Amino acid sequence: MRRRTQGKSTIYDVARKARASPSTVSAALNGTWVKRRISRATVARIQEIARDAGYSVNLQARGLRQARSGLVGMILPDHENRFFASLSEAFANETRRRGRCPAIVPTGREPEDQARAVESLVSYAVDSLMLVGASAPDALARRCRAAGIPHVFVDLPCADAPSVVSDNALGAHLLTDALLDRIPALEAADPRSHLYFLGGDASLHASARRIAGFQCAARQRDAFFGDHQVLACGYDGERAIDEIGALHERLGRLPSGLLVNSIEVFGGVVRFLGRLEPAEIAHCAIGCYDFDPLMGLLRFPVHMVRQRADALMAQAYRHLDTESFGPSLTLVRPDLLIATS
Amino acid sequence: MRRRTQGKSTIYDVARKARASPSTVSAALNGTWVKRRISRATVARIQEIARDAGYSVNLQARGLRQARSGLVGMILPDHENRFFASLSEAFANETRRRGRCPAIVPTGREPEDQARAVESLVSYAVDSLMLVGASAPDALARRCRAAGIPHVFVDLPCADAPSVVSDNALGAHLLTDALLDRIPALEAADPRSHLYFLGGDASLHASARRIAGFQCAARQRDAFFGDHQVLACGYDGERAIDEIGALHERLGRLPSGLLVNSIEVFGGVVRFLGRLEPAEIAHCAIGCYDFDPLMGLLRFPVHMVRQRADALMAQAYRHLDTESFGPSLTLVRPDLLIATS
DNA sequence: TTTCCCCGCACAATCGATTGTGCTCATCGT
DNA sequence: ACGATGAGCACAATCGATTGTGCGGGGAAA
Repeated sequence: MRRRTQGKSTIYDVARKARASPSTVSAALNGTWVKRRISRATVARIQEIARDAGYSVNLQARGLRQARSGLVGMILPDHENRFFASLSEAFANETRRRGRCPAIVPTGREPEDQARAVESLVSYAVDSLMLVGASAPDALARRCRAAGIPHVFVDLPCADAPSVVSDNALGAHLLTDALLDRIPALEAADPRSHLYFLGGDASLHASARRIAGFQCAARQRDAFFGDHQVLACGYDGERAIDEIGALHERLGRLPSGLLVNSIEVFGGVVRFLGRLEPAEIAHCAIGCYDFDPLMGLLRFPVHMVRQRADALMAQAYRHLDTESFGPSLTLVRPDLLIATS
Repeated sequence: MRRRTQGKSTIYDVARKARASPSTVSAALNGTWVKRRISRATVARIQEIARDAGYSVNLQARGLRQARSGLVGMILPDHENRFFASLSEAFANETRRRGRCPAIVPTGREPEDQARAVESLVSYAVDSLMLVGASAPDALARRCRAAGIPHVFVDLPCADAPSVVSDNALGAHLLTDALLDRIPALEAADPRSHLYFLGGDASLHASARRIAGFQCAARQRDAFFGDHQVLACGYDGERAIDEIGALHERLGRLPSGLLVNSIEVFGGVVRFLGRLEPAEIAHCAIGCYDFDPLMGLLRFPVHMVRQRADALMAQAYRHLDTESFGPSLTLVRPDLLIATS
């Protein structure tokens, strides 16, 4: 029991050694000494003694008194996803740059687990909270509001809290445009000449926006001929192989263009394409709504859309900085990466 | 100032409403009520009132009293690295499975930043601490020991603390063996027939172990002919292009085998190989000491070594569980993934 | 009926910091 | 010489929980 207390010196220990009061020590060590009119000499003496004693402030005590912790929290589903990993990274950098300590809690996809994580962070009195990829945001927002904790949703929006989200419609629009640029002839009567959207779940926010952007861009270029062009078959790579295999079967060849909705699906697509002749693949303009450096190194060119984690975080922090805590939706334009070859 | 306190109800509020004492409320809500002989009826009443009042425990207060926070901390350099991301993931899962809250702090590569992060976590009284990829471990270990915080180093070992590390020598050995299996004829006099190790920094622990494993395996198969086979040119992809370009120039073709030390370097290799004919590449057995799903989908087969983040975390937690806090080094065998095609 | 025990709970100290307030001198002005 | 001023610091309350201890009363044993 005393193992943890052993060796941990407190301001009282330092105060005794310095023949000063705890409040003076506190002020000397946390920087309020100028406001509290502690003499420079006393401060220096105390700081030296504290250093020798190996003193370090107990942040839980400070946090208890100040009703805040100095931590900035972030929950996110996982780190396997490259985009989430970038968000994590950007968050940590930005938070550290502001001299605060980032605390990241990966929660998995379950809303209950996410709720538990938020509960924990709230109970630790994090100063503010970023909620990434929260699929059931409303309850989380309520909890934060009840606790008076500034919070921002990222990647998936919340209807009644500030939210910063990739402009999925725009990204899909840009990518669709770029793919259409590479498709020579489009004929309404020939489904082989069409551009297809593969993967994703139309009932989810991000996919829905991307499909909307896809359809909008295709319509503007007279390239949307019907819903058969949208194959929202989920996010599983194996499932995608079946789906594109069936499409290939129906058409007798690859279509003129393929917009793949996520990297998992893209993995399946690549595996399927591995069975085909390079010449056939060359006739299909391929794009992926996701980024991976290795994707640019395949045997065929792939346009990519990269979400801007740093910009998302910058916008998210802007909400916290300006203390605009009302509902709002900020869209961040993703980058389109054109395959060079 | 009162914004944070607003609405936050405490055990005192609940106690008043329940006409009970704060200590009774505390016991009723934290589970110690059976030990403290609080009647089931009182507990039920208090729990209901607490729920209605939207009470949630202040973990800083609890932590202050108990001299521990319930948090398990982890510092790691970044999340861009896929392996670190997996460690993060495995850590979060394992920690959550144990009913505790993971707090992950990405620190960057600077030892000072890592020290600061450890300082923060220590000041928050994390129950235990995982230190991933700490390049200057000794000072961190001292700090943890002084604070009496159980800690384990992961991925990079510390001489005087429990450490869990991938068996880099073994991984390189296995990969070297697998590559040699794919190389038909080896002639000491013909450097074109040799197997080369590309990338990494021989002065770093991980690279050094891998190079050792490479050399050992090659020697056992009479395939090590000299230090010219080890090209530890760092981790930069561009640099790797130059290096392999020079090698290609020297040999007049690709060597018979290439063991690439990291995925960044591998990216450079792939870009260089893109300039060559597929037939030439086919004659070179290629392996990479890193894992990426897309790497298995390139135009040529690539053996991969995948470090087992879950196993590393399991071992790390085993140290914490068994309270074996003395210096030790646990090696975890990585997986060798043989390219099928 | 008396004694003893234990059930069910309340009291108050405590964790380590922050912070509003007040005390004690020394200096200065008049 | 005396009150006013302010610099420099100490005192004590406070944050919200946990926890060792003690007290009143009801039932059982004698």
